[in-house]
Parts: sequence; C-alpha cells; structure tokens
Amino acid sequence: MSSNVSVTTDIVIFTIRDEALKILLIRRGAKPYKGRWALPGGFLHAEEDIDDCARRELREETGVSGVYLEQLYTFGHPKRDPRGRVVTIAYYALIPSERVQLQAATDAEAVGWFSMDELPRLAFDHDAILTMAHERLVAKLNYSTIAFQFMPEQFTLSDLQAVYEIIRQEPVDKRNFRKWVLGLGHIEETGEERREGTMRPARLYRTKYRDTVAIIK
Amino acid sequence: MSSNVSVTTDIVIFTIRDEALKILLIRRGAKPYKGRWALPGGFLHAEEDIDDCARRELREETGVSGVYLEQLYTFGHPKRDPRGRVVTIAYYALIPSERVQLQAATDAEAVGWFSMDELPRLAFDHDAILTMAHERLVAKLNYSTIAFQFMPEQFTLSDLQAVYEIIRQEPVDKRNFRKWVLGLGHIEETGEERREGTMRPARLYRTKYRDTVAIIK
DNA sequence: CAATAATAGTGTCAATTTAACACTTAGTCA
DNA sequence: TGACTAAGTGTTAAATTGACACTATTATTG
Repeated sequence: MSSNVSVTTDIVIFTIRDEALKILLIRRGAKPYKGRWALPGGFLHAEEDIDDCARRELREETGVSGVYLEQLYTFGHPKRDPRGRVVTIAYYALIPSERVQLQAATDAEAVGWFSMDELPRLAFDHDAILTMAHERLVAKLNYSTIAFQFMPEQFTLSDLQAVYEIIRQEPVDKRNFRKWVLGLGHIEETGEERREGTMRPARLYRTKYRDTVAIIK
Repeated sequence: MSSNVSVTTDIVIFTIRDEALKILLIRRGAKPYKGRWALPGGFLHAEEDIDDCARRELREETGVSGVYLEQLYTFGHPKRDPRGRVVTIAYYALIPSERVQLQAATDAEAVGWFSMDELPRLAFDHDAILTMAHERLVAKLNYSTIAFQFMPEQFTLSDLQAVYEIIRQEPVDKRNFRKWVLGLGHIEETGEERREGTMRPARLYRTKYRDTVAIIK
C-alpha cells in the first residue's frame, strides 16, 4: 500500500551579501551527481514534522535558526532521483545579512554562496526548485513584508531600499519608497543614527513585528 | 534511510452549484474515521508523478479530466494519520458547473457536495487542508483568471459575475465588473445569445485561452 | 575655516486607477 | 399595449501611483 517512497526536504537559502542575492549550495560528496552543487536537504526522520525537518537541515548547514522559512512546493517526478523514488518537499529560507558573516568560516570547502547570475549546474531537478523559489520571492516583495526578513536588528531606509533594488534588479525611487515603507507602519525609528565616513548620518529603524511576514494591500 | 513514509494526494474539488461554492467529500467506509466525511485522495503509485496521482484520484471520484488542478501544500505532521506516517500532497481542482451535473448520479451514497457553510466534521486534518484551499481560491480571484475555470463553454457576463459574488460572498458592481472583465481581453463574444423566459436576451461569451489561468495586474 | 565630497532626507503635481452610482433596452406574456 | 424582468450602458469624484530635483548633515582636506 505504501509503495515505499522516500521523503526529503530541500531548502533554498537566500541571503543578501556583497550587493547581491545569494543562494547557499553544497557540493555533493557522493553519487549520484558527485561533485555537483546541490541544494541543502535531507531525509525526513521517522517522527519528525516536515517543517522541523527543513529547520533542522537549515540549522545543520548554516547554524542559524529562528529565521523565515516557508514551504514552497513538492517535487515528485518518479525519475527525479536515479536512486529510486524520492519525493522532496522544497522550502525556502531568508537569512539576514549579518548572520551569514558568522557562518562564513564553516566547512569552507563544501559550501558556497552563489549569485543568481553565476549559478553552477545543479544536481537533480534543483534548478527547477531554485527557479520557483526565486519567482516566489520576487512575487512576495509586491504584496508582503517579506523583504524585512533580510534586515538586521537595525537598518537604514537606504539599506532596505537596496534589498528591493537587488531583488528586483532595477532602481527604486527613493522618495516614493520612503513614503510607501513608512506608510506601511511596520517599521519604527530606533532613535539612533548610523554615521559612516564623511556623510550625513542615517536614522536607524527596526521592524515592529520581528518574525511575522504580513500580507499588504 | 528512507524511514518508510507513505505518500498520498488529497484533493479539494470545488464547483459552483445551486448558487453556492461546493466541495466534494467522500464518506469513509473503513477505519480510521469510519463514517466521517473526508477529502478524496489516495496513495501514490510506484511509478506515478504526483500530479498524475492527483489527476487520477480526481477522475476516479468525479469522472472528470482536463480541468484545472493545482498543487496546494504538503501536510506531514507525524500524527496526522493514526495508521502511521502519511505525508499528503494536497491539491485543489475547479470543475465547471455543467460537468458536475453529469456526475450527480455516481455512487450517490458515499459522495456528497457540501457548501462551505454547511460542512460536516472531517477526518484527519482535512479541515485545515480545506481551509487553506479556500483561502487560496479567494486570493487567486484577485490576481488571476482562475474564476473562468468554473464556467461552461458559453456563459453570460451575469453568470461570470455570479461566480465572483458567490466566492467573495459579497455583491459586485455590475458596470465596474463588466468594464474590468472585458478589459482583461480574456473572453470574447460567441455571437450567440441566451434567451430565457421573459427577459432581454443575454450575449454569450467564451474564454479565449481555455485551459490557462493567467496572472493579471 | 571654507570648500568639497558623499549620502540622507524631503514635497508637489499630473496621470492613472478605482469606486460609486441609475436609467434605458429588449424581450415575453397577459 | 402595459407590465415585468434581467441585460446593457457612462460619468464623475476620490484615491493611488509615479515622476521628478533640491537642501541638509557630516567628515575631511587644503
């Protein structure tokens, strides 16, 4: 009756780093696709919820927890894994830029951050998963506060605008952006300023609802 | 390694009938939850794609094929099925009103169409699945042509408007609706009219892109 | 201490989109 | 031919969106 299917979760882990949207990939050490880059992922444990499985994989690969994680889609073509029948529940996660730096040291060899425009060939159907995750992220910028999940505790409006510009791959009008984002009522001034180099200091903001992604308008 | 998980698909089948949005449920004949109503669904076959599995279930329960079917979400809480570990990939399908009539005869006993506001208690976590499907459908009305999937070959603008009103559960302005829907450019006049009773005949329309759901604006 | 360099911060107006609203038309039947 | 019933049709005000350029603040340097 059960037809003996293996179930895994794979995660598309996004962050913003070096002015670019990056994805975490892992170089496979075993067959199949040995040596190819792949999404982090792993088998569902016996008594584990699928969200927990994804969270566990995320923690194992990046050390981070408590970040935004959302189920994306389930991929189950019978031939997607040459080893046998493997259904994978794909997730995507968003990690604030700061947290990534902390992890830069781990495992240096087998793990890498890649820009969307310099992706290597991927194992399995991971390119399809990644493409779908990217489309979802871009779409969600327009009707949710998902972008805030990339921000550190405190950030400037220019920082936040940069996230939108990097993901959208096009410039955003500064005044309209500020009007819009302040009008949302989801961020507030911390009262502090960031001064850097020889320029006018920028006001710092924080998100009011740290780990909620709101649907807007 | 595979932890022996069973995989099923469950389907939320929507149609519009008797001025209401209805969902197809099946009365369970076996334990667990014997006698309770449940979503149609079944186990994934060995060499079957998951979409095909859902389509097969849909055809088995309703006799229809070639209708709109979309993957919804995957539910995998370890305790969601008392028999053991079952991960279910939930889908939802939209069936045009006309096609339903044809199936009214089948299996009369064990199958039933239920309005959203007169739902019985459901087996497993099927109420959560159904709620999510309903939310998705309502959301998609606003940014896609998904509602057209409920329409027969030919329909009037009033027919189409009724679909929006039934799903939204609120009246829609007739003139604004017509302006909007004609402006989309996704339907065209057939040239024919429907005359019924003692009223002015209504122009008939058809969708231009039969089995595509477009994302709009 | 004045000039410069670099980013932060700010408002208006036109264009577009959305939302509200009521009467005429075409047909059937009595 | 009058009455009934749903079909069909435009205008206007309000709200939203999008385009656009200058002043403010700081640190550094001559």
